[in-house]
Amino acid sequence: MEKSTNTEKLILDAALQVFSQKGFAGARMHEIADLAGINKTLLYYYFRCKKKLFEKIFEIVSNELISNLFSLNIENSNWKEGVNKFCQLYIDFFKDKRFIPQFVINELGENPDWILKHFSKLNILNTPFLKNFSNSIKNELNKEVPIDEIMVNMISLLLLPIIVGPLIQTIINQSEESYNLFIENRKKNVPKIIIEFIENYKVIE
Amino acid sequence: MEKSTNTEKLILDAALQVFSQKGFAGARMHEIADLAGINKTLLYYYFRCKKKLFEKIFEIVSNELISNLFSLNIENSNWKEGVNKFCQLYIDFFKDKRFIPQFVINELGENPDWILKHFSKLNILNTPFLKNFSNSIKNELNKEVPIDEIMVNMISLLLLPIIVGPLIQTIINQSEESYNLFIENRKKNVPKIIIEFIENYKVIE
DNA sequence: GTCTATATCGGGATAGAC
DNA sequence: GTCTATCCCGATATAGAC
Repeated sequence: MEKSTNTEKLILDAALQVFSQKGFAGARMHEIADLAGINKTLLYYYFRCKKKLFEKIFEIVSNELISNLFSLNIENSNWKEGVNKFCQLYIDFFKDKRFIPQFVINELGENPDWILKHFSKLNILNTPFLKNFSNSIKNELNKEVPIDEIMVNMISLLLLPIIVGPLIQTIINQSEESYNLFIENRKKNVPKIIIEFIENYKVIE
Repeated sequence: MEKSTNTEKLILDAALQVFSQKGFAGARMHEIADLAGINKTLLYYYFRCKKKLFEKIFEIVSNELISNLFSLNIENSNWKEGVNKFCQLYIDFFKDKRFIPQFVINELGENPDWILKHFSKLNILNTPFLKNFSNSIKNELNKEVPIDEIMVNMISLLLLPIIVGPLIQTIINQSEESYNLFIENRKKNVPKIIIEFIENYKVIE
């Protein structure tokens, strides 16, 4: 039992890494087994087939996302504080895990139905953060803002530079340090843009 | 000869579509052949192997990108006009081709070295648009703005919502029309954010 | 639960006729 | 240039011993 749980964990850690870097089609079961330091057959013993292992990984990752980010409680702080916190957490969560959004994008091409169904179930629009955030803006600024558009803008600004990190590093910067600094600075720079957007937003009558 | 050129074109069109949707590993040579309506052997006759075909596709796509977007001449218009034009062109170019950035992101995970070398060669920072854009801002506003950061912001806001289009459609909207409208509106909404960012940017002394 | 050995199959690639 | 037939390898998956 102890051993079993441990092996399972080893497999999951390795699988997350390999699937993320290579995508579903590019991942090799023997590579996962090697990285986990276990025999290839055990993958099938624990997870039956490649697809099932993959689905398990994705489930774990998306749960982590919801519980880490969209459960952010800003009830006692104002919406500006919320934007700042969300951006900080978002960057810290993804900066070393660009493979996760890559993985979503990869599979959005290959398995759209499955992945879309999964996201529907996550019910992101009804998470604590979104509800509180929206209410807080309404109360303080006395206007309706397009919360969908704001979230799309915020996540675009946060995520794309991380997803294409190596590209930015190659095109703009030379060193890894300056790229890391660039991303670190976005914890302040992105909220500035978003807050300005919200404050200046004119409601169309 | 006529026929050869035509077959080659058929293959390239099909290959672009399949590689883009499935990534390199997920793409199947027989699928490309079927989509092109030709015999599978011809793929090898024309392009020798899967990798070579893939590289050819990527070369075509990136050249198209450079000549369509980054060659945009704004010498005779001001920088605001430039932002508007760039955003419009960018969205029109990618809105039906989300597979292209997907493809870059996919392969950034699998073949980073190759793709990074390719982007270096494109030399995006020295394209007409970037040079004119930067000069135009300097002349009109009399300040140095972080052109790299501006481009990253602009492209993030333009591209991510297209890349994850189906996801946005599922989470926010119900119909395809409202999603299309959402993207169409970004031709005006993204420039607003970027222009505001540039105008309000304070140079740190 | 973990291993060795092996079945099975899909897909990239080639030979060779036309 | 285009086709049919086929090779061959690599990767998923299973059988069965321990």
